[in-house]
Formats: sequence, structure tokens, C-alpha cells
Amino acid sequence: MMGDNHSDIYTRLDPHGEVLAQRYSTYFAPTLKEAPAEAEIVSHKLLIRAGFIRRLAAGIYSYLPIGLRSLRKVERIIRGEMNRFGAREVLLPAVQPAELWKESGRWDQFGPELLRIKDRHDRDYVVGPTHEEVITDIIRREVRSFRDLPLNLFQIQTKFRDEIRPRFGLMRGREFIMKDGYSFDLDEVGAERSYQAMFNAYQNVFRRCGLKFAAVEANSGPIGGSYSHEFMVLADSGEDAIAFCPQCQYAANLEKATAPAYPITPGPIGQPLDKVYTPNCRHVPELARYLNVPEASIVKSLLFFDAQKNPLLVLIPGHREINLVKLRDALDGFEPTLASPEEAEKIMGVPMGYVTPIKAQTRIWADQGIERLKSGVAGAGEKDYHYLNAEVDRDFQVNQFLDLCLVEANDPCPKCGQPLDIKRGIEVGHVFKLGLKYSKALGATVTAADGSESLIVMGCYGIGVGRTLAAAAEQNHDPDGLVWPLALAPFQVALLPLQIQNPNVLAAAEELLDKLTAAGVEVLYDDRDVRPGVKFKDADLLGLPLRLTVSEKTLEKGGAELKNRADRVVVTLDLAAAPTEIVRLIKAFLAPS
RNA sequence: CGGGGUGUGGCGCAGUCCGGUAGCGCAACUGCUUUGGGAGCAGUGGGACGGAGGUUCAAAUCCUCUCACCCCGACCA
Repeated sequence: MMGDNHSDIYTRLDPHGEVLAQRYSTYFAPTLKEAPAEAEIVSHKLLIRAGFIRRLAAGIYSYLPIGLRSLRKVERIIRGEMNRFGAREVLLPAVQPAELWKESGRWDQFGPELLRIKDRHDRDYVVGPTHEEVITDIIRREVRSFRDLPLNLFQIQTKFRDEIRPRFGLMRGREFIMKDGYSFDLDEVGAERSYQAMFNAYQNVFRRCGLKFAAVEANSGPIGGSYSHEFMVLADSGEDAIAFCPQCQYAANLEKATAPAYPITPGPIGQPLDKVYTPNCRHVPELARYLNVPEASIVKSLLFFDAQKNPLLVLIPGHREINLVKLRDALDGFEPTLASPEEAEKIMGVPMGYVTPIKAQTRIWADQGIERLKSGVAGAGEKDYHYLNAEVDRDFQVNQFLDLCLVEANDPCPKCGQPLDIKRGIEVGHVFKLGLKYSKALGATVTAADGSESLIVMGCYGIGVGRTLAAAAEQNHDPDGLVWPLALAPFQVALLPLQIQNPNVLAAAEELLDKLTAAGVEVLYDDRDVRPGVKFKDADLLGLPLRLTVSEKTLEKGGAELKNRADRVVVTLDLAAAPTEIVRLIKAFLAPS
């Protein structure tokens, strides 16, 4: 087992048919000393430096061999859990005829994010950003009876969304690999069961990927129950903020988190309305300072326009921020626009800051906090004046009290009342109850047991595969490079012979390589003729969990040196015992918890 | 799309304000030495400055247009 049968290691495959080991000298793993200027966040920098990915265009990336190995591991974990929970894998076309999208109505709804192309006959197609249309089309053709349900199909495939702003490498690409799954059930009860199965599968996936994550309510609708959960990997660089309860299990996307009972000190009741001079107090902080009152006692009036361009006055406590997503939901999905200072002055007759709900001609919505405030400081509807003791119901009428404020850290948890924590996260997965939307639009029905025609109840479930990999990198790194969880590492072991000119060192390393691969261990064998420092630096940068060094020094001490990438613990192992020990360590790591 | 910024050998950057045809580090190649944390010395090759147009005796540098990329906001896996 020496240098004369180098190609042998390439015949050793893992159960998935993947080559177990690579010789670095003939591999393709270009590493960079410096991070390219284009990269901003750690995971992006390190994935490029370590030779996992390379950029082709904005939001479009190539996977190099070592990156592909890790990507495949994420895919395999996903595939395994999907299969286990009864989903069946399919592979749908990336290019889809426009007709289907016109049928579902999304040809018009989707906007420029949908990449539209034409074929040589000038026919319209789209490059699939998601596959509800295609999968529903298959189901409506093939599934006739309730006996064929439930059904759960998934695929792992490249998607394209012409994002307004791609960023952070794999984190938000335009072209990206997604696992998308769709469930089909006869009724709501079945759909709930499918949803729960996928929810559990997702927990397993992210747990097996070694990620610190949270399943977060993404849509806690008033109808009761939640219809959507996002799976968030916790990371400071995450694009989403999450409200977290350290006590109970409550976790919600900040945009959707309910802020029912944040502290508020009610104002006095029964006091007369008192007009006071407040020059140059257009903003809450200035007014609070000038009047020497807490910001919380000020009624902030914001003027919006709704879908019909009608003005809508929204009141919130002065120390709070408005949550535009909640306001949008309250407007049935219409994106409200804030009136400009000029527009506000024109409609309300006073400059911004002095707008008042008192005797206002517009519709008035208010956050529940205003209801609890009872009375406070409000604009006087006259430049440089405010009212003290403006009382809700007595002095101004609110059409509707809603939950409209952004949750803040230390607000009481809506479930248990404990102070909430706010963290940032990366959305790696989303499970969603679709209901009848697509089955209705495309006419996907089955004959039910009683002979009636019944619309299929759908659910959809997505995982960003590349994003999961990037999130793992974001969560696992140190100043020297990546620190992969064993399950996602491109190789489990870096085997470094330090003096390849020394026949003893080389022979010992080759033998270790042979034994390790025979035992099914994935090895990157650094047989390059470079200085030890280079090998160490690259091994650290690539983030392989275990590093096994063979050198003149270690041989003198009777073996090889094993170093753990994560905790940097070093042990010297007997040459003969090393492979067994490594296999033991790997098994211990990968053992189901 | 709005706002901000950057494009100069493979990578990271200086030079641009105050025009005079390009420089540094790393990488690559050759040789000698070195060999447990990205080696040292000597030497070699490689860019005409994102693109187009203009001003000028002369443009990386000034002007106009354009393209690409990155960052901040609304969308999403």
C-alpha cells in the first residue's frame, strides 16, 4: 500500500457513491489568503476563501468540488428526513410555460422577480421561482380519488428569483438551490397532520445539520392557530429579527410578533383639555423634553394612505415604533404609504408634529396601547401647540383599536408574560399551509368518499439548501477559518504528512489513509509538497473537524497527532490505534442524540 | 427602484484631487537555501487602468454617456 497504487483511494466510495478521500495535490480546492472585496459577512468571505464557491454574476454562484461535497451532505440530510416522513421525491422542470402561471394568476401578481423568457417561437416561459403551479398541474391530472391522498412530494432543485437585491453570497442568491415540498390532503385535519409531519422533519433536518435554530411563528392570524412557521438559524448577521421568550417556547418573527401588553402608564381621567405652547416640538423626543413628560404619554399621530388613497390616521404611543407589516395585514395586504410632510400638512391643515386626532375628519386607527393610555399629550391641530389630557373617547374617537406596534426587547411574552428577548436569525426554512389557493385556481379535486367533488387542501414546505450551508458557516467559524459541524464537513479528517520526502513519514501517512478509507472515513489527504505551515493554515481554513498529522516528530513519539478543530484539543495516538480511535470519535459525534 | 460606494496584472490595494502612457504586497514561473503554523534570497513573466465617446501636444487621472459589482431600504428559501 504505497505510492504505486495512488488511484486506489478513488475506488473507495461511501454508501452514497461519493469518493471517500481526495489527494490534495490533484484535487481542485483553491484557497485564498485574502477575502475578496465583494464579500461582506464572515460566511461569504470564508466560503470563498476556502474554495467552496465562486461568484459568476450578482447572486449567481458556482460550487467548487469541496463546496459541493458539503452541499450534498445538506441535501442528503434533507432527503433522508423527507423520505422518513413519507414524502416522495420528484424532479420538476425549471422552465415552465407561462400558461400555467396565467392560470394561477401569478403571471400578473409576481412582478419583476419572476424571470420571464421566450423561446424561438416567441412563446412565454418562466424560470421557476417555485413550483406550486407545476406540482398542482400534475396532481390535477393524476389524482382522482380521496384514496390517493394524502400525498406529499418534494424535490431539490435550482430556482431562480430575480431578487431586487441579492446579497451575502449564498445567503440571498438569485439562483439558489431549494428543497420545495408540497402536501395534498382531503381535508383540513389531514392538512394539519401533514403540516405537523413536515414541521417535525424540519426540526430533525436542522438539528442534524448541527445548527442552533428556532422555529418561529410567522403568521399568528386572528382566526386562531398559526399557519406558517419559519425556521431561523440564530446569527447576528441574520436579516430577520426574532422575538424570543426565554421562559416558554414562544418565538416569532419580529414583524409578526404580537405586542399586546407592553407597559404603559395610563394618564389621568377627568382632567380638562389643556392647550399649551410647544414651539419647535415636531418630534416626540423634543416634545417630551419640553413638557417634561415621558414619551409614553404622548399620542403619536401618523398619516397614511390606504388602497383607495384615502387618508388614515394611525395613533401609537410616543415611545413605540409602528409595525408596517401589521398595518399592511390590517389593510388586507395593501402596502400603506406614509404621507409626506407636505401631504400631511395639506390634508390636516397643520405641520407634521401638530396633527391631532381631535375633531379629525379622517378615519382613525390606534394601537391598543392608546386604549390603555386613557389620556395623554396630543397635537392641538395648530402650529406650536399641543393639548394635555387629551382623553380617548371623550376628546377623540378611534374607529378601531389594533395591535400595530413593533415588539421591543423586554416586552412581556404574549404567552407567559416573561420579558422577551430579541435576536437575529437567518431564515433557512418555511412551512406553510396553502389551503385551497392553488387547487381552486387550477381545479385540483378528488372524489370524496360520499361521491362529492372535493378541492385538495395543500401545504408547501421550503428549505434553502445553499443558505443552510451558509448559515452553518455563519454559525461555525473562528479567526482561522471555518469550523464545520461533522455532519456538514466536506471531509471528516485532514490527514497531513509534513515531510513527504521522508519515506517513513510518507509510508505511515499512506497506511493511515488506507486504513481510514477502508473504515469508511472521509479524508482530505494533503500530499502537497509545501511547507507545514501552509498545510495547517489550509486545514484550519477549510474547517475539517479532525486533523491527523504525521511527521518525523510524531513518529519519534510513536505515532500521529490528532487535533480537534473546534476545541483545539491535541492528542498523540499510536499509529496502529489511530484509525480505530478516529472511527470511534466520528461515530460518537454522528450518533443520534 | 431610491440612496451611498467601487471598478487599475489571478487576489488585495496605492496612484485619480494638483494630467506627462503604471506601482506595491500576495500568488505564478526559474534557481539556490529552507522545512511543525501561509519561508528567505536572487531572477522572470504578466496589466495600458470596466467600456464608449470627448477635451488636450499628452488622460488611469478632466468631462459626458454606459456597463458591472458591492453596501443601506421594500421581498423572500
